[in-house]
Amino acid sequence: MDKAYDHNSSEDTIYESWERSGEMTANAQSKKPPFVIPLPPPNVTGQLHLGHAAMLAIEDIMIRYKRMTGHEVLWIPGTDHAAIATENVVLKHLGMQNREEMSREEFLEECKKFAQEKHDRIVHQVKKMGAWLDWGREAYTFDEARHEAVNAMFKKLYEDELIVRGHRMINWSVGAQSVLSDDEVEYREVEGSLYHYKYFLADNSGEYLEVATTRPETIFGDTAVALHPKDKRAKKLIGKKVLVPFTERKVPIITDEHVDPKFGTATLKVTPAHDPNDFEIGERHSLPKIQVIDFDGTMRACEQVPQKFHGVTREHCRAELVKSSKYFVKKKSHTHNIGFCYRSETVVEPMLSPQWFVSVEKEFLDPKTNKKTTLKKLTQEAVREKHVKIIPQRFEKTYFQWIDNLRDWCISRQIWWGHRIPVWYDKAGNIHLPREQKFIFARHGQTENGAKEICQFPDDSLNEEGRKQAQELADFLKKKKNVTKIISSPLPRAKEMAEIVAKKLNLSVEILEELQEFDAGDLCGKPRIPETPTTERALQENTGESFQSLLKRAETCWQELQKRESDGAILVVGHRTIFAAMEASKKDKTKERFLAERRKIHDMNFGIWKEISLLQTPKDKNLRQDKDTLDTWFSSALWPFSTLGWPEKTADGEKFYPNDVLETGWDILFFWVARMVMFGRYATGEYPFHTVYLHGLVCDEKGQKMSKSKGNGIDPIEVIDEYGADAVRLSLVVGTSPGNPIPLGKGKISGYRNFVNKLWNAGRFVKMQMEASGTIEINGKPQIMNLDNYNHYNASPADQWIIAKFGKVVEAVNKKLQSYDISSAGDLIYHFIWDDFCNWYIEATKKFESNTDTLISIFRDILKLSHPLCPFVTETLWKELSRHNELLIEQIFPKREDYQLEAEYEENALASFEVVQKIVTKIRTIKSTAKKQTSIPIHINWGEGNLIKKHHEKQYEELIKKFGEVKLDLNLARANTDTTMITFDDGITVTIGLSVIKIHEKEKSELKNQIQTLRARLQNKGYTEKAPKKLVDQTKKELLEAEEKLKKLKS
RNA sequence: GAGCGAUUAGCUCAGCUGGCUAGAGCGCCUGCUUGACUCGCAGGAGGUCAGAGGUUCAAAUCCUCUAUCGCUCACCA
Repeated sequence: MDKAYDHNSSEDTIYESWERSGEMTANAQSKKPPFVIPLPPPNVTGQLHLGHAAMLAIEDIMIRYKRMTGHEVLWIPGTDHAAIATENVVLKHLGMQNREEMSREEFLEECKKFAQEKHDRIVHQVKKMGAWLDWGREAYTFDEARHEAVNAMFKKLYEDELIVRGHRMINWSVGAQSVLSDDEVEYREVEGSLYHYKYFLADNSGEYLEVATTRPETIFGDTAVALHPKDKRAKKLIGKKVLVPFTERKVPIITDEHVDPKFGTATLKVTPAHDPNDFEIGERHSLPKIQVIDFDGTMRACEQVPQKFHGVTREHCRAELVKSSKYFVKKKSHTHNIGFCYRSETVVEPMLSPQWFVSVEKEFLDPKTNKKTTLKKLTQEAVREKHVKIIPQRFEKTYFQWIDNLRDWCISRQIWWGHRIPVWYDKAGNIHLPREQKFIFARHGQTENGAKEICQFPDDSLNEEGRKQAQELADFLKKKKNVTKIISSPLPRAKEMAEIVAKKLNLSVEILEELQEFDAGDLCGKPRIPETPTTERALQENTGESFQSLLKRAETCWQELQKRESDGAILVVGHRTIFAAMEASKKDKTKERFLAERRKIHDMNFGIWKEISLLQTPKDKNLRQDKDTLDTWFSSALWPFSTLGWPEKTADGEKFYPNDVLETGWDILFFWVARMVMFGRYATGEYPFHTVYLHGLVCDEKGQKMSKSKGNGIDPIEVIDEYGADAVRLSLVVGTSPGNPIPLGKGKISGYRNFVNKLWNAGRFVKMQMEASGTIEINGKPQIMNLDNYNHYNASPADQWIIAKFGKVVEAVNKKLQSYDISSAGDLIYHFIWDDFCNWYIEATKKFESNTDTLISIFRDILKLSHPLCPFVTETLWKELSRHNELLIEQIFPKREDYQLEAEYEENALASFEVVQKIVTKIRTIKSTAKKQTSIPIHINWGEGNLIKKHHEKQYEELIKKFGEVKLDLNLARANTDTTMITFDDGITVTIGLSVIKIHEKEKSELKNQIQTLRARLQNKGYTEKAPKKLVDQTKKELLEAEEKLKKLKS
């Protein structure tokens, strides 16, 4: 073992060993209680930042802890296609101004390529952090499987009339060339100007109203000028008309409550097409709405806009309008808030446009309660009725504030990179939704070779049992399902089955070549090996069809199936491996995914595999699909269940939904968390998780936000390389609290790097002791900690103490982790390992011949206890100290019961050793103050009846002697001319053969102060009468002791 | 404008439903150290708990106000 822990040489190897073990895969059939966290999918736009690192650390700790305490854990990894963000980055990347410079298909191809690269990098970074994720279930918000979920959700909402198309005021991002939801607009304070204009009365009187605006370019869209109803001018002016500056169009003067008489000129120009408030006024007064700014940010070529401005940018137009003219009065500086697009950082223009909205206040019948409700209500009830708990709790208020003000959610986007809205229009503009087609997938029946566990040849046919199975299937389908079409693989065993069913149902069989089974080549006819499916071997040894060919075939097969339609269900008769390949083709299309899917259906029986309802493109060629795509948060909102197979009923869904904890940064509470709550409850009837844990923003050590411009940013991968992933994890987790900023600097990280190294070296010491005592296996030692064993066990004072102390720590750590207080758990572990275990216990074992069993056992459990927080170093040590292949995470987390000694015994063990620590520390202080390094004589008077006297004071004296580096010698101690006498609790007195005036004086004054305080407290009648008796007694006792000590000091 | 949070050692922060002499990490000072660890060991200095008032026998902790800082939401042209 190296003298210092080298994280670089171990971390990657350790992670690979976790992956290879297969233990990261969750088992949906497990009887253990589930614990599920959906990983907030990072955007595929970039790379991991420290916020992600904090998220990974926190969630990984939860997962590992739950796993070690007997849960079937599932932590699903994934990435988000991040519609607008990605599209922006790709545009920039390609040096394009506008996506229209490319065809839709080409552009999407570019996005795909970009996303793939970023994805691979993100996955690598996630692994670097040590995250215990189930990679076999990795998902992507934009893969085929999630697309099916998105379409199903859209359809469900549409059919419940919760999705509507409306011509409303929306936020238009000129930069992103798309509409945004209200939440995607960021308001920023901007130093702008207020421009005043003359609106002349249309009666040629030369009189005018002075109107102030921050956006002169919208003047052309004015359709009224409004005054407050109580405005003195109103009586005279109402019913009259004014001329819109520059174009002299006549518009009415109206009154409306919205006008603030105290603001500006108290006269408001009304532009219903370009301002949400004006829109409302327009509605109230039935004003026309004139759009004068185009979606590209230029002035629109319409009759209300003077010709010379057609196609001119709005900035340019404004510059022209503020030049001195007949209408322009003045400019005043004015700070106000302007909306910016949260992704493209450009100004958001309020516009009128037809878009798709989710109606949050529209009533629908909730099947779960059979009552009418709204999406808004369901979302509110989640927290109000405590179905969902938010940590820290104060965010519940923020949550309500958001929902209470929630308006309909605009979900359509004009960008290309995203789920296309599953709506088609005919020539008359009627709306058509995707068609629903039921499919029943079934596996062929048994063959002779199959029964003998021999890999089947392509032309194997059914045996008698197989034909029986086919009959059974046929009977079942005839009775229970409305099958109207049958498609089969061309291989005899499937075709035969299909034909038997077809005969019964009076149908014909369509052969689909692509459905045929994977050909294992030379392995056909060879016996199956239970551990390695033949398919895996065939791919490995390259004996038959290649993976590329299989995948390609599966993709074509799936596409073909999607084209089939029938009134009833379509029966698809095929094989295990092609089915698995089809599943893989709907997800990330990797070989790993395929193998994982293949393993999942390894035990599949003959007959029905699954039934699905597929949403298909309408057949009518004249229909046109909506050009828009869905808000990226629409697909994210489905994450907790779309990752588990929804809308299909799957084993994963049964076992792992609802999820348990949703952990993320508070900045996406509204964007994501609230919407998952809303959609989860709506789609599944269950809230998607019971706990929301929100971490804070990672900032630098000074509490400043990390940013590129400040140059205080830290790249997680860089610091992982420098200090190790464990150190980075610890520094992101310990000393933080949920919802508050997470301060991080290299100083902090290096502090935890030091801790990791301390742990490593403790392990090194333990290994030496193991070697010396001939122990080869850290996990081989019997449990010595239960009371029965303990009584037979010759435990030294230090052994007793560390066992008792560890029991307390184990209890506290479990308690903290159960309440997700990771920081406190980390703190407890840190101090136990460093202060108690290393600085006292190991030191004690070095000074005495100790029982190595205690050392080894405690250390073994220290590794388990700290594994969730620092998995790499603990796993490395675990491997170093053992000879088996079990992983640390497979061990059971230390429990209080393992260290439960008799209470009195335990308290004595703790208290006695603490007396030793106190005495030793005092002696050390005295020696240090006196600058005395050599051994000094002391004498200990144990007094009567105290704890240590009851035990074996000789052993304790030995401890003090060695720790304090003193001689135990009464005569020598007394022989010194001056001695220092110190009194400890329980009447223990230590005489030190050394005079230290300073110490003496300090001791005295401290005691005097204490006595004064205590006396004052006891003289207070209110205290002695009202405070709990226990406290008063304690105060009295303390006073007596202090007085006693002082007396002895003086003598 | 409304809401939320913060203010404790030089720095970054713990301190739960009030009750031991207010703690930790880093930094600082003084020593030490040839086998677990200089990514170390031992010891030390350093705090009127932002300010004012109140409740209480008792307040860093609960309440009110003030000040400063941070965040969120809403916005008037």
